[in-house]
Amino acid sequence: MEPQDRKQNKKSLIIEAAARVFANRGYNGTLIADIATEAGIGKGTIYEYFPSKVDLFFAVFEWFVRMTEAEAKVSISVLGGSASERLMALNDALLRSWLEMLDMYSLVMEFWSASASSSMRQKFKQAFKEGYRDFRQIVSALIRDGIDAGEFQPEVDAESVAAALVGTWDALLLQAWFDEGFDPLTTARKFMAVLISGLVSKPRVV
Amino acid sequence: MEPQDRKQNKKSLIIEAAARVFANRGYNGTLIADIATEAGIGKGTIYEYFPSKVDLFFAVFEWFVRMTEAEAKVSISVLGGSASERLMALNDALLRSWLEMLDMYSLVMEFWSASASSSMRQKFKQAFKEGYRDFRQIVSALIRDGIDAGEFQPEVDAESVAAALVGTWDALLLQAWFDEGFDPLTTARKFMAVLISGLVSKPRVV
Amino acid sequence: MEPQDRKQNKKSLIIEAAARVFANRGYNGTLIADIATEAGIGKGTIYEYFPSKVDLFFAVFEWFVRMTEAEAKVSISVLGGSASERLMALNDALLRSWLEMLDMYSLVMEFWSASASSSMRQKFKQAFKEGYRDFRQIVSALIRDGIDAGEFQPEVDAESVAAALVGTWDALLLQAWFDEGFDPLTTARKFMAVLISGLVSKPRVV
Amino acid sequence: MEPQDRKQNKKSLIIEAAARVFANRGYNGTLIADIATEAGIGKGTIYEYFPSKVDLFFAVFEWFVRMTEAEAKVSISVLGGSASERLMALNDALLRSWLEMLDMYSLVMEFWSASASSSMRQKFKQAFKEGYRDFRQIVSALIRDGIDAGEFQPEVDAESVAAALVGTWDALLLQAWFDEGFDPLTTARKFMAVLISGLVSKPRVV
DNA sequence: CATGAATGAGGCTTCATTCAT
DNA sequence: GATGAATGAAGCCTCATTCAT
Repeated sequence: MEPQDRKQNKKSLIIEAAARVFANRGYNGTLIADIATEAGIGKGTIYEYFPSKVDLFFAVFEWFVRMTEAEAKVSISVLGGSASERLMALNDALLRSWLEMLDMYSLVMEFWSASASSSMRQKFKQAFKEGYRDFRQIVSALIRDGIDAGEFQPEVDAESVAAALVGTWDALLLQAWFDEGFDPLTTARKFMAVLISGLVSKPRVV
Repeated sequence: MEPQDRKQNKKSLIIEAAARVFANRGYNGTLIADIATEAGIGKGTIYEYFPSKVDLFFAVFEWFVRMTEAEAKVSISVLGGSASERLMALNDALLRSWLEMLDMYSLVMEFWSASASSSMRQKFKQAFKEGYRDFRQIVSALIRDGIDAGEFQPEVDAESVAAALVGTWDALLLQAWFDEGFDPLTTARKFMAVLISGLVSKPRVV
Repeated sequence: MEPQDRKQNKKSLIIEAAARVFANRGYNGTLIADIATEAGIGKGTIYEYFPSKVDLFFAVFEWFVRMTEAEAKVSISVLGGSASERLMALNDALLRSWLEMLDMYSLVMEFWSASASSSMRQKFKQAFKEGYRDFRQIVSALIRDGIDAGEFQPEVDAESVAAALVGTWDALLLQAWFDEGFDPLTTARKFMAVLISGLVSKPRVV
Repeated sequence: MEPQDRKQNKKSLIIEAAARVFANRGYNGTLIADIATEAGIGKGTIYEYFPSKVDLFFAVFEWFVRMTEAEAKVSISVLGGSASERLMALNDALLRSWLEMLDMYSLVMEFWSASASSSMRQKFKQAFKEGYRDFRQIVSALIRDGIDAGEFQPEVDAESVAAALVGTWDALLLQAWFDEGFDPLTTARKFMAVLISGLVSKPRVV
């Protein structure tokens, strides 16, 4: 193996160990020593790869974003059928993949909290802003497809529905995280049925 | 004024000062000294009213929940008209009242983060679980009213739509917090138009 | 006692404890904990009075400079007699007062070393430069008095002799610090006899 | 080249690289890694030649002493003329050779500081003590020559004047190091004129 | 021989909490 | 009651040294 690769592997090893510990104990509850132990390496070694605790935390964030983005893209790429079907399929794929790692969901909360007040708030805020924007665009493109195909009503504001939808998925997972008895997948499917019905039928002005 | 009341007033003074500082600097970025300064009192005095920093933080949480619940209840109590109109009015009232205190939104993130990893995670998680459940019930009651009145389709799953809707509001505010250019109120209104249209028309099975 | 005074007293207490420990173990060999123990206070207390270890070290430096300057001024103020007598008396007074605190001499070396490479090198260098300049001026004024009074030869360069003399005293103490058997006072007196003789008699051009 | 020599060359390479880095950053500010980089070798290699950082530092000290002693001896060996002339020539030669490497002067301060507090203080102190003694003897021999030749007054205490003179040179360089505007050579020459005049004329008892 | 990745003891600094005034 | 000076446990990070390659 090339030394470059070896270095990358170790970096990943540390990031993934850190992700697990941060998810369990939160940023401030996590000791560098805990991460080292989890990674099976020495405390000092972490500093060979990351200049500081916050930097490692941000690296975990970037890794997490890359990972979930990759999954989202995979979900979308395999979609076929009508716009309604694709929307529902996306709903299912996203929730399922997130539910598989619900124990990592607390990481998301740590990231939110970091954007609110950590010393790296600007970096985090920026990344979240861009992440949400990208995701909104993917979903709104899907909805516009439906409008263009005559499947959805032309009065529908694709951007707004996309923004709300993206948020809804996020927030359903949040509720699931708080409440073990809450079933976000079923809830989302029933909600999507209503929403898609609204997309298809002419919206009424209230 | 009774001594009891005086004590309560000081407690509130501290809680509100703490809320402002926690909102700006986050839980871990906040020093007890900062709160004392903000409240215009001595550091030691805080310990006369709260046994520890986490306890004060939890008191801020409880105050925040009480405050927002009160606002939500006020919003709902004044609603009149059709179910659709009441839903849209609730949407407007909620978002407007939250937007007025968007600078406090980071507090919500701190609370989420605390439920993920603080030493009081169970208390926070429990409170969030109950808060979400209560709010879902209020909204689902409203939707059921619409179904019962024949305004909304009987196939609609009121619980699921309510859960999703509650999440959508949360998440739109979150996006607004990240992105100054994002207008959650307009977005929400356009989204609600579609959703209400779905509630009214017969949902299609995908 | 006024709180201001109390604060100053504690500061002095810490500075003097620090001076002793720095003198014994050097800057890097000294732990903040050592200083706290020597001062009979808690480790954290030091940080109530000084923002960091270097700052405390610099405060010790300033204290040391003030202290030795004060002694030098006292020495000079009490001088009387001819310029030669005053020069010799200054020699005696300075060496005697320094010999009394020869165990503190290692502090001077720490200060030199700090000016050579610490993060505060500029502050130290500047202070040394000014300290030497002030002292040279005092001594050269004394020599100029001798010249003006016709006691010393007019060809004498008062500035140069002063600069050398100031250095000589410094360096004799240094040698004494290295070599317990070296008697700087006697050495200096015998040297001064020769130098004063040179000041009095017409200098030969070599 | 013999392997012995090759080893010696590398040792010298490391010592001289270390001297430059120690001079710039001080003992404690210097990382072994810095020295390795300066020497263009790997960090581990240094430990093939020196058992520890202090040992390397002491090796630098010994190298420095050898180097400056060699220069001093060269200076003295070429002297001719009267004792006064030789003294003045020695003054010039020493100051000139030191001024050429004034940027290394901070090393001397590091050595002083090390004798005050490092773990090798005894070794350093001993070496300094001997170094000063040797140098004093060289200078006092020169002065005794002048006395024996009838050029200097017999009452002169050669040892004392030598000790002071050695110190003066040290201290003038120190002042030059602190103050870029200070000219130690001119200062020293003017001072020497007075001193030599004192050596030649009968000293007055003060 | 040479290397540099890995290590962990050690030290500075922070800050919630205490308690004498 | 109110205060803020004092405290020391705790944690991040540094860096001399080791050792497998």
